Amino acid sequence: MHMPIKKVTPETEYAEIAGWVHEVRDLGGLLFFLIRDRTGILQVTAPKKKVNPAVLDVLKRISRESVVRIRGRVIAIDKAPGGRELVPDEVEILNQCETPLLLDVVEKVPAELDTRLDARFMDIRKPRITSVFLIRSEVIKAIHQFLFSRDFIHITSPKIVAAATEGGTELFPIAYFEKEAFLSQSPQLYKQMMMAAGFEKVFEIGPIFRAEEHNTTKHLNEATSIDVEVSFADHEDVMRLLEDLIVEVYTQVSNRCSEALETLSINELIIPRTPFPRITYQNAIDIAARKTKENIPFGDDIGTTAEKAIGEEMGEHYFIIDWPTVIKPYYAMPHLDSPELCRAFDLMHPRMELASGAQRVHIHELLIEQIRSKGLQPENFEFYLTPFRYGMPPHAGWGLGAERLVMTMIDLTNIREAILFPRDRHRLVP
RNA sequence: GCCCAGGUAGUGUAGCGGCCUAUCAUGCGGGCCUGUCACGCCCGCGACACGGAUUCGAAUUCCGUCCUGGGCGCCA
Repeated sequence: MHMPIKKVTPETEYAEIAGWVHEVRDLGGLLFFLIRDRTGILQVTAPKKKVNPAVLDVLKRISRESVVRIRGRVIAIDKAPGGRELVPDEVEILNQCETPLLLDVVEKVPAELDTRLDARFMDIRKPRITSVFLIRSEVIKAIHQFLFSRDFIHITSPKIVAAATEGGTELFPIAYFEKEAFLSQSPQLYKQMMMAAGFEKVFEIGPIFRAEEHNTTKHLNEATSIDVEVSFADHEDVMRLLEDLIVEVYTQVSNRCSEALETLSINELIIPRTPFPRITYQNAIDIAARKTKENIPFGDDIGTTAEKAIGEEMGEHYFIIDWPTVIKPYYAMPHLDSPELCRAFDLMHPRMELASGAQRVHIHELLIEQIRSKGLQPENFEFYLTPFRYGMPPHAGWGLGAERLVMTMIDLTNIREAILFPRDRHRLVP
């Protein structure tokens, strides 16, 4: 069996490796190949006069990015990358790669994002891009471990739904036999129903679909949402959970992804410190007014320019709390003493919003009232509202954008870099 | 959806009315080269998004279409 390239050391005597031909250098009497697998790169050196002529014939036919299996002696040599190289005894071309390549995997010549996404499988072969997705995988793993260690139950909610969750965003309609259906914009209603089911602590990591025609570097039409809901908890409880989770994710990535971080030229991943600062919505719009000289009327959402100005002032992760009830969804619990404000919060990175959450309304009558006040019909949410009449505990939760978490952590400029196959206003393939 | 900037070999670019039979790099094909590591050297291959207009002449100006990047809006 072949061994991972990373495991081939100067002490290894004999190795079989399998991978892609990263580079070929023909010096006349000496032939160098760099063979790449997901763990690293190994140099294969063939002195033309010394290797078996049959092996040499095969070697001469190999094009870059072909898939090969090579067996040979490992030689410790300082002149080679990693202090070791392989002298081939047996070479097999498992699949010859066509030329020219769709883009330059070695990155001597850059490729535009659009070109890269068209040939995403090949783009991902670049060690830098592989590193992004190794880190993303570690982020997801760390979240699972963190939440399971705190006794959360993992759930899976339907992605084909009959109605909008909360209004606001546009939905993708789909044909569901003889009925109209939509792709789910959020697991919100389902995770809340699991509170009525008695699960107490649930989480889901899954796709959400938004049919907004936005065209920015931080929006996707299909994104990955990390959703959490907790019974007998309020907004403060789940904010603490969220900041602890962020710190845990950064810590695990820092501990377990040092090579990937190095590949991305991130020398030290700075782990945020808890507690994250909390500022009220009023504070936020005051900061924005001072820095941008433009007033946000109370009750308006915070636009991109204001968001950036506030982020610049804060300079680290922070929460915006005490939002006006009018701009948050109907399921956000109003403050008892000042119902124009609610127990909703947004988790912000200086660059953008990462998560939003709230203590939820668990009182049936209040929920009906709030749904009506948003201009929605309670009749359309019957399946969701019924549990509130039969023992719904108080609860709170949040939704965190996985792509935004990854992109802000490793400083990607475009959210499309943080997902394998982005879906945006114009891209549906691959 | 609005605004701005773009679309030139496989990839990334230069050229912005005649010096264009279109630059350079990388790549690809061929040749030389026994320690490369962005190997080097020689020869060759390969492109003006599409449609219309202006002009003696258009890659270059204008109009339309399609596509891309960025900013904003919407949204998370």
